[in-house]
Amino acid sequence: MSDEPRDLYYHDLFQDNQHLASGTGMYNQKPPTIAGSSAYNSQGFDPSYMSFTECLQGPMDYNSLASAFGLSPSSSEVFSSVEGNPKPIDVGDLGGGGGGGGSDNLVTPNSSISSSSTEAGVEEDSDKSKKDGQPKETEDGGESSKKVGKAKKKGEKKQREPRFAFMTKSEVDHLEDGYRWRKYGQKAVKNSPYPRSYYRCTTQKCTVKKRVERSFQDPTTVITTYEGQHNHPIPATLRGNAAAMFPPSMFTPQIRGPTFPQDFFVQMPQMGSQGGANSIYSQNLMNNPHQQYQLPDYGLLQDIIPSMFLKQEP
DNA sequence: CGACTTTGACCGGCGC
DNA sequence: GCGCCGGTCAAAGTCG
Repeated sequence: MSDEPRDLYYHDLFQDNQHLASGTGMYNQKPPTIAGSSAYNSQGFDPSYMSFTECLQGPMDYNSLASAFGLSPSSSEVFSSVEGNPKPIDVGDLGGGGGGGGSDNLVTPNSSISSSSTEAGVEEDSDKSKKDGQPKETEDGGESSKKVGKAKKKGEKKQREPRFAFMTKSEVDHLEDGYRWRKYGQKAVKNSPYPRSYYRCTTQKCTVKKRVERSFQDPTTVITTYEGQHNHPIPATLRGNAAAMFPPSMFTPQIRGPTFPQDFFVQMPQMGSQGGANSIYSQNLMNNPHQQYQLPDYGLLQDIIPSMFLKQEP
């Protein structure tokens, strides 16, 4: 399984919206000079990039972008098309796809990379063997009530929430996105010296999770994977914090022309590419950290992305 | 003292 | 069936 590149993000809407790409050719464009793009190529990423600016300033309007993200324009059925999609939405596997060798994620979509760098794996294995070889039995007097929450019926596969993955050029692993997150785990990533962190939204009844890892090929790139949909607005208290990191204008759709603090990548499936092919579609949103970008009227990135996970309560 | 992080252990899925 | 592996739990530690 590890030989086959996996879809970072799969969404039928991409097929539905293929006219967007075929009509404009934007998805077929070669990117402009992109810092670090070679790393993505070497990772097996599709070399078709476009800048987020191009995307936003191009013919794609908010609805198109929303559709590209899997949003319905109304945003009240954010993932309805996903849920109704009979095809496997395997974004959930980008971080490993569950156990069983599904360990290849977007960090290692390329088998040659997987086979060529094993240092992290070795470390992890030794660590694991240490742990697995010495099962600790003393804590609860042998009672394994620790994992009661994970109990589920036999044969009932846990349903994965739809996921979105973003690649962000940043020195900070955990990027502020306006929501409150609690870290609940960290794991060594196979074939990578960088660990993967697991976060959960701290808001009650919100089941959204977030996974953050750093690309071992391009350590300046942070890969953030969101899973699920927020059922609440962004905490007001955090808007300020986020605004401290991101320009305030990013949170006010009325204001245009923010300066993004870092390159921002959005990974999406490549148009027309499916099946065994590497369907990863990377967009380079910002090539130059210091460059100013004009965002169109339909909102700013930071408004778009959180809204992707906002689901109205029934 | 509450919220959050760290970290070792465990669970379950999957491939062999 | 076994082992690997990603994901999660939860106790302990840290921080403000």
